[in-house]
Amino acid sequence: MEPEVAFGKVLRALRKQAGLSQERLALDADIQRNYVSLLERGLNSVSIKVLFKLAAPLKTSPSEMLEQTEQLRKRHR
Amino acid sequence: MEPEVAFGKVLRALRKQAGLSQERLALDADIQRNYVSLLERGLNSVSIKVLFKLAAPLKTSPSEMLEQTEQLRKRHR
DNA sequence: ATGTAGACTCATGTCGACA
DNA sequence: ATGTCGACATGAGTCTACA
Repeated sequence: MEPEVAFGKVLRALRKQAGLSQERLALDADIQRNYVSLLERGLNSVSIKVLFKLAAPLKTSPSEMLEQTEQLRKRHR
Repeated sequence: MEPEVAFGKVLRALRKQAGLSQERLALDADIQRNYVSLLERGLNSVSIKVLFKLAAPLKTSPSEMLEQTEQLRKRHR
């Protein structure tokens, strides 16, 4: 499982846990709304710049997001 | 301090700890040698695709690399 | 062994609109 | 509220070469 796909699933899960819509998250992270959609579906490989933008509104950290991404990949192999 | 700059410093530190040259790391991570140079100097914002490639040869994990990046930023603000 | 440069490809990320 | 599309610009990442 490619990192982008695993990351997308983690992103979606974290967003829902935070009770945010894609729209709300995009606003808070200062990125495009449809770009959140692309990321969640694993179609783009996020840069650390955007990763750091996303973490705060999700009330988590970039490292925690990647930690979960790694775990998901392990489970899925 | 921007995330790319902090990440660059962490990358360089981890590479030296692993006893690798930029050249060796690039070969093992299957990326360009001068791109490692760009990353270490904080001139580019690495994607998670490359981040996952770098972690293994450095004998660490992507999340650990970002954890250290976050710590460095905190210390520097 | 590293920094830098130019020229290049193609993916990332933006913006507006519509189902 | 989300997926998708098209057009766009910017930036990531490659490759070769030289100080």
